[in-house]
Amino acid sequence: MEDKFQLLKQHFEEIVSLTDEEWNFVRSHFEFKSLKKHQFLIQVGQPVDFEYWIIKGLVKAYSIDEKGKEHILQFAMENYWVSDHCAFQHQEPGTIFVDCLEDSEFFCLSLENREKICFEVPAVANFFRIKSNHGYINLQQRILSLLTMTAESRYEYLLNKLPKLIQRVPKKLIASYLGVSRETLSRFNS
Amino acid sequence: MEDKFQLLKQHFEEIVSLTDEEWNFVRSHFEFKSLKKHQFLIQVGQPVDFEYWIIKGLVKAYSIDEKGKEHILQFAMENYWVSDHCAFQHQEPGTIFVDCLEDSEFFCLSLENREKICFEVPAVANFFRIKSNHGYINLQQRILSLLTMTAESRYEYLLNKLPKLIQRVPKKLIASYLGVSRETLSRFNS
DNA sequence: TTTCCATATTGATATACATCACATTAAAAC
DNA sequence: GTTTTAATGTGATGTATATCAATATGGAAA
Repeated sequence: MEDKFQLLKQHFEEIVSLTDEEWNFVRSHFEFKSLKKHQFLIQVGQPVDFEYWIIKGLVKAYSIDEKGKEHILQFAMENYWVSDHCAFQHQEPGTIFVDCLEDSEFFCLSLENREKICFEVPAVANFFRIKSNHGYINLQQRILSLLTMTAESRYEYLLNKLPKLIQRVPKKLIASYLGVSRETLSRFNS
Repeated sequence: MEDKFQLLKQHFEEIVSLTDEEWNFVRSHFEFKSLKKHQFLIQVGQPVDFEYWIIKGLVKAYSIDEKGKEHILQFAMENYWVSDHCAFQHQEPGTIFVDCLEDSEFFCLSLENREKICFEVPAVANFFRIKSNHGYINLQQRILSLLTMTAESRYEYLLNKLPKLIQRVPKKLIASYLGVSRETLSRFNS
């Protein structure tokens, strides 16, 4: 477990510096969780008690439409944060599913604990501020790609941007992430 | 000018508390700017020196594709923050345009000043953290709407969510924001 | 190994939406 | 107030992508 916490510490220290005392305070606010492939981290209608930092593994965050079709909002792997941020923030029942594509391990942070460490340790507030800003920028670029690019160029773009991800994820899920049917995706490029 | 700063102060205090001393420190890091309709706040290829808080007015942030077609990333009005966040964050040349749909006024915050007030005043770090988080959640919902909904339901959704905006913005711009042609939009609903 | 279920491919057809062209109306600019 | 420009609406046609259907492939489980 100590080595897992070291990974989390490194993750913080890529962006801000923490004293030993601050780090010990911060780490005491996380819980560990481990799930097998196919198990759910978050489900529609269920409480969303945590934000999760992924130590190891891979998950997908998605919603299901009226026709039963799956739409992938995010893939998240090692070093990524994932949750139903909207439901988490407002402490409401989940609006999306998050489940494991591989056996995975997480550090879990409750809303109460997040606010506690942010207001107690300014560096942590800045860490989350900067992280959140990066996330915002990424989502803006994804929106632009949905508005400006064809499905095929979005696919090429993703192949370049996250080649490792493609190898860990079935193509039908990539299709669902790109907003295209799996049949159409399979007719691209080759 | 004092009344404009009061508006900004209220904006901060909707989320965090600031002592008088903190507020005076914070406000001294903003510059005022005023633009007429059709003038540019940000242009592709130009330096992006600031993030802007809108005191009054309305702007659109958009990119132009190879065919000269405009794709709207964001509308921003009173109380909104706007910039080319990506270029601003990395201090690189602009990648999008932002221009005024109405005469507008702004408070401008440089990257250096933003980091200064965030690291000097923890409440400000928390303010931007929470703001950024809300922005992230909004963008996630927009992505889901692009993935799951038809152009027509995205339009209905927007009509409900931001009715005031629709009245201030020509429909062809709404179309461009929704990712649909103006001709198609004009055939919807009525 | 053999069975089984998820995944991927390929063809035929349907459809939402884009594009082009032109008419109409409303709002700026002079 | 007249002219000019921008915005909107409507028909005809084209195209990217969805959907339906059938088959093929591959990895997991018994």
